[in-house]
Amino acid sequence: MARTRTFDTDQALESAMIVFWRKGYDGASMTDLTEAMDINRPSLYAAFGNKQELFRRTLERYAEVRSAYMRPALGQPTARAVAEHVLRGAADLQTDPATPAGCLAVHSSPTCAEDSSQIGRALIAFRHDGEAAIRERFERAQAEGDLPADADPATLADYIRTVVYGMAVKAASGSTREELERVIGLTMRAWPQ
Amino acid sequence: MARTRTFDTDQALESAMIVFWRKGYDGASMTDLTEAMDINRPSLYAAFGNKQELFRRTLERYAEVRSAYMRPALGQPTARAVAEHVLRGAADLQTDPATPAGCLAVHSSPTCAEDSSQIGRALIAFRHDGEAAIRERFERAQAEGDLPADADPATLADYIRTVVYGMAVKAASGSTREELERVIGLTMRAWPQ
DNA sequence: AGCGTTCTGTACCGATCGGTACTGTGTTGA
DNA sequence: TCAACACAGTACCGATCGGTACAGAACGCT
Repeated sequence: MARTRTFDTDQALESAMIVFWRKGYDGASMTDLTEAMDINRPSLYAAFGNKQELFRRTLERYAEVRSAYMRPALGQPTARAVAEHVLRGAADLQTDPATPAGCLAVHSSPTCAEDSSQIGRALIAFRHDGEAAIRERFERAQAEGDLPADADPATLADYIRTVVYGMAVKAASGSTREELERVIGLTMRAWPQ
Repeated sequence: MARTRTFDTDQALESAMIVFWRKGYDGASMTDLTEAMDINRPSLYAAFGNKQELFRRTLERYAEVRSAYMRPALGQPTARAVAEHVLRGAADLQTDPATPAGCLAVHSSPTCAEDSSQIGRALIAFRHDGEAAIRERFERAQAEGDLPADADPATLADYIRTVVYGMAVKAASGSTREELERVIGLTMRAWPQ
């Protein structure tokens, strides 16, 4: 009952995500956010609580929508194909002209491990989740005989994610999709067998 | 003549660097900085101009002092040894318990390429300088026959720096030196020959 | 000694920060 | 038809931001 909301929550979240992505958590002011979301402040606070909570929702959306490439990538038949699809999906996302360069989870907050901020911990948890998904997929690959017995799935997953994060930094510095593709080609030369 | 400065400029810069490193450019307030540097605001402004200029000086010091490992690394006799020393030097720096985890140039500002801020451009220039130094060293290595003719020095340099940046992100998430060492071992498996 | 200069320290500036009280407005259910 | 309710919008809150005016203190030069 009562008056209905005149804006779409998902669309507002999408706009907020772009702002956080481009300016970082600290750099994005509530004025920046409300202008981009095209709603006013009380509406934002009523719908999302506060800035931290809005960012948390934004990060959730990023994981679901922007990191969606991870699902088909993890479904590839071989560990090698998984690695290639993860790297290419990340490079596509990081250089997509429709969104800011780089990765929200890498650039949005400089406050890190030692810091007690909820933002920093949420970002670290987000990255750990991604790493764990790849590691588990590689462990399965090893069990299936798809990876040599002497390979270390955890290290392989760390390696892939390290390149993903590094590409995010390079994309934010202006690297092109083609440059990242060459790095991916070199990265895969380290693959077992 | 006249009254002499009671604090050491280099020491104050070092303290400021730690604050920027840990909190980022936006996250570091002038109060944080003056407290860490143990000077008061007018002294800071008289000595360094303003916050941007202080950060620029801080970045210069980081390049000279913290990135000093690059000089001996680039002086190694083979391209392969150069790559290994760059990676190990970066991993040492990023996990040094005496300084914040990660890399100042990667974490201190989320505002990036498309942004017009001087901070962002200074950081990108800093990273480009590091990449250029490695690329030029690899080009020399190829001219000396130390790298195969079909190898691309620019891509090899991009690859090494990508891993360096990626390790910085992982170090900031809590990765240990040992974990980074395993990633380095895998990284070098992609090396030509 | 006395002066000019350059530092230190307090106290403050306008602007902007994240967050909210309050009034007005549109929609629903009875 | 009208009261109840949840929204939109204005206008504002105290706190903190980067930056500075001004007065007092320490030093070098003559």
